[in-house]
Amino acid sequence: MQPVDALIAHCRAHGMRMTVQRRAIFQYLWGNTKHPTAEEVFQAVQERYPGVSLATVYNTLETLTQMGEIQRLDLGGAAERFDPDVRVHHHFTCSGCGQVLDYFAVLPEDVFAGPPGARVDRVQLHAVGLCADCRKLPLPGGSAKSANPNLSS
Amino acid sequence: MQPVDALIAHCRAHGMRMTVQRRAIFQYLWGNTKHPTAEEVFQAVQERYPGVSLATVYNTLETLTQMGEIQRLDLGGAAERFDPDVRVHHHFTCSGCGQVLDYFAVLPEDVFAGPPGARVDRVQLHAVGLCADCRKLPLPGGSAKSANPNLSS
DNA sequence: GTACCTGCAAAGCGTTTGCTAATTC
DNA sequence: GAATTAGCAAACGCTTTGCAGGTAC
Repeated sequence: MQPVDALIAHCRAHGMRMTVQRRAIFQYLWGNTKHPTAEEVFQAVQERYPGVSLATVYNTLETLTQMGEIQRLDLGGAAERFDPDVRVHHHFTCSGCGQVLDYFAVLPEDVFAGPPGARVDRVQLHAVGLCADCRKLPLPGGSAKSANPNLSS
Repeated sequence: MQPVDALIAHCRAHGMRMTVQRRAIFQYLWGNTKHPTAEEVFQAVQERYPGVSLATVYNTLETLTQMGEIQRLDLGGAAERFDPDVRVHHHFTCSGCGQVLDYFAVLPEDVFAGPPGARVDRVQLHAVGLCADCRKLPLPGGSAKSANPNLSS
């Protein structure tokens, strides 16, 4: 996502109207590395503009996604998350604290080949585990082998 | 997922009751490579057992997931999908026809390292594009450069 | 002034849950 | 016979939509 001022200019140039709500959403997202959900964006913006509605947040996030300024992440869990970093990178969800971290790794060619005969347009890699902080804590799972506590056998 | 008979024996050995509904769900899932949603499982089972309820399907799928017999896939889109193949493999969603295909590729070590200091338990790789069949069709997107129409400028 | 946008509320969808009755062991 | 499980229906969370009024240009 480009800096707020540049983004505003870009929006205007494309005929979009710049409302205070949109400006606030842009400012919240700019440089944000927390991969917020729509709900989190809503709450943050609401602190400054109590009148803002969730529908407006969704509308703006959708518009930004279509403009290619942010990307939508489907990392499991109920809600979608939004990332102002549109570079190709991967995501890690900590099963302890729930935070989502970025990370970078180069994928081999055959990943981009996909199934025989197919054409791959987009690849999303999602890892789940425990972040550095949560590993230090003596919490359940902190030293367990796996984050999947569900194996009954 | 193990063969139906073995799975039934395994369930019984763990004190689970084998109802006709569960048996039908097991049979539908065994060898199924279509990555069905809960709704699709429900409809398939309903053809033979009209009395079955969606809640039962969800319950059984949840139980199988906890047993490690199937895996839950979150591939975007509204509904979760379920895969009786629990080996580590990747998934490809065709943006033309919507089908989900399996594919295999070896990932480099650093993918499993995750962010600095973290411990990775699970990695899911999801590709989106056009499958071999859809590439042959003269449909919109069939010859386009990318399925990501979101880059405006 | 005009068209787009906001805010509100309700509907939509997939999923989960609570309770009673049926079924498995 | 005892206890788990199915069925039904309603509730839930996230997202989308319809409409009337407001606001940027």
